[in-house]
Formats: sequence, structure tokens, C-alpha cells
Amino acid sequence: MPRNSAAEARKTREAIVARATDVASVAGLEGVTIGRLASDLGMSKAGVIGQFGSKAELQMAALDAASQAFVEAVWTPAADKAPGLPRLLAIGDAWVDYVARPPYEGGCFWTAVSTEFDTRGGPVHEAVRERGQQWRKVLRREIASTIDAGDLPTDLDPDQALFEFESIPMGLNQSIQLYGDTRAPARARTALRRVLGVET
Amino acid sequence: MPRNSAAEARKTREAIVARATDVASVAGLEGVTIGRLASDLGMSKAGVIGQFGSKAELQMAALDAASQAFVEAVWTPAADKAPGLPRLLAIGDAWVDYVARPPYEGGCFWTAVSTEFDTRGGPVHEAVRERGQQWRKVLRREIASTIDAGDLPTDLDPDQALFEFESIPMGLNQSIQLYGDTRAPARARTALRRVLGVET
DNA sequence: CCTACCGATCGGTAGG
DNA sequence: CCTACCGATCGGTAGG
Repeated sequence: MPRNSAAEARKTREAIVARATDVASVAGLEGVTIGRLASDLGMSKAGVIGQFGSKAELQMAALDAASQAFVEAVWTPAADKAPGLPRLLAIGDAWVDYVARPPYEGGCFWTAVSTEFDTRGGPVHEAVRERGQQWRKVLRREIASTIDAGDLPTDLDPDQALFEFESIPMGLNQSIQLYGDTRAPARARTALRRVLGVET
Repeated sequence: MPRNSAAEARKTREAIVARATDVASVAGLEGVTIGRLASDLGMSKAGVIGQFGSKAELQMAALDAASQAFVEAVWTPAADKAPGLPRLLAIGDAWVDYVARPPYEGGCFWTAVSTEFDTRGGPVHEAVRERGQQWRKVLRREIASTIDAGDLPTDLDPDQALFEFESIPMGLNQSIQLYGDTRAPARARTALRRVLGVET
């Protein structure tokens, strides 16, 4: 039984998850080890794992937290905009900002984790896949309603645009993290507009 | 001293490296463990690590092998083509084929390893970065000479085109490996042509 | 949330 | 390229 109150336990849990997302952005979700979190946080291993039960549950909690932070940073600000091109570009630009100035040590959490788990089985793989597909559906809907609004070329294929749109933040993350290319964010913004067939 | 001849030692080394690249495509280069390779290959751990000296050297050897295989699959066939658009499109299409039907269990080795090591220090990070930059230079040169040949719109910015061109195989790998999207290769081919401003 | 502990596996080495 | 071994760390548990 914990000696701390429920409120203190929740704060501890949040600190563990915050550290886990940071470590995962650098070393991947498999690189998040209970011993390392314990050492980083000045806790015992039993204290770290106690609230989660298993490493897989801790990984899921980190994935949940990072997904929520992503949506808040990229989708929530755009939700205020009018549906159509203004909202779609707001999403794209916020996404570029998020990848260019990520809240984690190792850059975009999602890029790190989605490539890490793309070909592995198990519950974390399924969770990553589901989160990604949810986001894809959101983007697909925004692109389709932008076409409906008459804001995009009528011959634009929404699935083709979605494929290209999604690829850009991945290329951006590599340009920044691997090559340190400071001009990449501007190129990504230009690329998003080219994909949509709108003027820069 | 090994009991085997030099030729046998070389064959053993090749088998170790081949298994290592396969494992790395799924579990990353850190997921390549000496014990697992030994078990997969029916060898002792000392036998696996003996020819390399350290895990980092084994990782480097796997990286070298995968880089060589990539160049042979993507660049070598295109080298026969005329410089300009035919060669550039041959590179792009071979790249799409390579990502769509990769010779490794876990899909594109490069995508897995470059995101794994993008924000870590150390010799493997440096090697990944150098290999990537070499390939970028090759692509940059092909794009520039295609513009010089008059095969592309004169207002095309080669660095912008390079950024977009490179992003596509990354998006393709995710669409295939994470989402199992069988229409993604065709979309990637279309995207490469759109990036270059040529008709489909 | 701690101490103390478990079996398994990690990278690597000595010696043949 | 093998056996036998090293200290360190892994995820996790018992008991408080």
C-alpha cells in the first residue's frame, strides 16, 4: 500500500510518464527502462513500476500522454479556424512548429515510436497503429472538407494529398534531427502548400 | 585463433552480418544482441563477437552492408540511364520498389536505423549521418543536372525538390509497414512526379 | 513507495 | 570458433 495520498501518487505518476516520454523520444519506447527512470527520478524501481504493473503499461501511458500533447499542440489551435483551407494550413503549420520545436529531448516522439514499432506485434504496436489511424482520419476529413469548400483544385485526390501531406513532417524531422538543417521548417511549409496546390 | 580457414571465417562473418541487418530492420541496431544472433545462427556468443571485437563494430558492419545493398538496388540500375529526368525517375522508382519490397524482415533498414540514431551521439550516429549525407549529395546532384538538362521547370528550387523527394520514401515506408496500405507505392510514384513538376 | 531479492540476459573476456 | 565465466542491468515480485 502506498504511503502517499492519492494526489501525491498522481503527481508521481505524471513525473514518471513525463520522464518516460522524454527518454522514449531519444531511445525509443524499448529504451525506457524501469531502472533508468528510477535513477533519473530518485526513486526505487518498485516505486516506478508499481503504479503501472508492467513495462508495457508504462509504455502505453507514455504513448497516451504524447498523443494527447500532440493533439493539443497541432489540432486544438486549428479547431478555432474556419473549416477549409485556413484550418488545414493551421494544422500543417502547427505540425511543422511542433516537429521543429518539440517538447521532448529527442525530437518528435511519434516519428521515433512509429518506426520502432511498425513491424513488431503486441499491444504497443496496436496502440501506435490505432493512434496513427485516428490522426489520419482527422486529416483525411479536413482535406476532404477543404475540397468541398472549393478551396482546393477540384482535381486534387484527397488520398494522394493525405499521403504527401503526412510524409512532409517525417522528412522534416529527419532533416532537423539527423542533419541539423535549419532551413527545413521553411521548406516543409512550402511543401505543404505545394501538396495542396495553393500559392506560397 | 580460429580453427576455420580464412574463407570459412569470411562466410561466417557474412552470415552474422546478414542476420544482423534483418534483426535491425525489425528491432533496430540496438535490438541486435550478440546472444540472439548466436542463438539464431547456432553459434556461441564469443564466435559471433570474435570477428568484430565489439557490438558497435558489428553495428557498423551491418550499416555498411545495408548501405551497399541500398546503393546497388536504387542507384546502380539507374546509372545506365541518360543523365536528367530518365535517370532521376529511375532512381525514384527503384527507391519506391525497394521500400515496397525490402530485402529485410522489418522493411526499410534505413528508416528504422536513421530514426533510432538521429539524436544519439557516438560512432554509429556519425556513420548513419555520413551515409545519409552522401546519398543526399548524390540526389542533389541528379536533381541539379536534370534542371540543367532542361527536363524540369526552370523555377524549381533543387533544395526544395530534394527535401520533398526524400520525404516520400519515408511516408511510403510508414504507410506500408504501419498501416499495410497497398496503394501507397502507386501514390509514392505519383508524388515523386508531382514534386518534380512532371506529368504522370 | 521502500528494501531486498529473483532468474534471465546484456556485452564482453580468458584461455584454449 | 568453443567453454566457461565476469559484473551489470533487465523486468518484475514479496513483503512491509
